[in-house]
Amino acid sequence: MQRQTPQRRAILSVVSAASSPLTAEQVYGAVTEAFPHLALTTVYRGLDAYVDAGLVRRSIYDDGVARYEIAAEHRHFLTCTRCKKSVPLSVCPFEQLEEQLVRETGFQISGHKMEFFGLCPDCAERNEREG
Amino acid sequence: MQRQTPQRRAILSVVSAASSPLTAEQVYGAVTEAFPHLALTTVYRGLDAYVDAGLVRRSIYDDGVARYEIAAEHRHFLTCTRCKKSVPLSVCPFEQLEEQLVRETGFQISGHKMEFFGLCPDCAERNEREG
DNA sequence: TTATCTGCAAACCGTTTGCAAAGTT
DNA sequence: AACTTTGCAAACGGTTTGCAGATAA
Repeated sequence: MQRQTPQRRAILSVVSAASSPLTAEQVYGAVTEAFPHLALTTVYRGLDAYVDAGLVRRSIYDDGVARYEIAAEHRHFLTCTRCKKSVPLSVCPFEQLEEQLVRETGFQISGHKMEFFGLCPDCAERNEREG
Repeated sequence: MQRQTPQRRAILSVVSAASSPLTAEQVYGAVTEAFPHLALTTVYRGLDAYVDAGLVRRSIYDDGVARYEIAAEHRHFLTCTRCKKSVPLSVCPFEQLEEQLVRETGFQISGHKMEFFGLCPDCAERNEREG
């Protein structure tokens, strides 16, 4: 069973408080404000523990770096290819599609991941100005 | 401008012939049958060149490893979490959703990526047998 | 002939692992 | 007391880079 430690509590609270998925490095940056001696390794292990427990979801972005978010909130994001900011979407229109895929393919589907890429309004404007 | 070499031609033909996205390692394995002295580095650089040229699409899977596929074929996949095999889906139901997101968020959307995860029928059966 | 491509080796960087000490139950 | 977590340092593995020589245009 997983053990409660101040570090892990801090890790989880940082991830819960975030408004978008965080990298391990970002979690580390936030948690070290309260725990200056914390090791990055500990962040990885704490996050892994929460992922195993089903509390946190981990997904790999196109830059090859993992992002962590609270698993309870099932969300999709719109990511700006220029400034990397992402906007959470309010809906998940795929439960219905999943059911259809189960019927058609026989897979036991356990999850999905979807991301849209493009320029956010700010960067689109900047692109026009700067070429 | 990009230069034509026998190695690059072979890299592209391996990627085009594949029925699902390949890792750089897999491309390397296939191309070295014709070019035994080929370096893995060359495969990476050739693939990058084709990605820059827009001929090949690169995406990072949840195992952190990049997969390469011909960009022209816009496809989505259903990936087994146990044996890693993936089944291409015949449709892309998201063009409509993209239009809606453009209206709602003002993003200039340039693409998307979607993957479903689960157990394929074979692995689901194996899981039941082996526990 | 000039810029690009290749191969080798080494660097890179996010992530993982081994181990002894510290902390949790 | 038994077992998990922590911190450090070192390993790992896919990918990238520097450089000298080979090759395409």
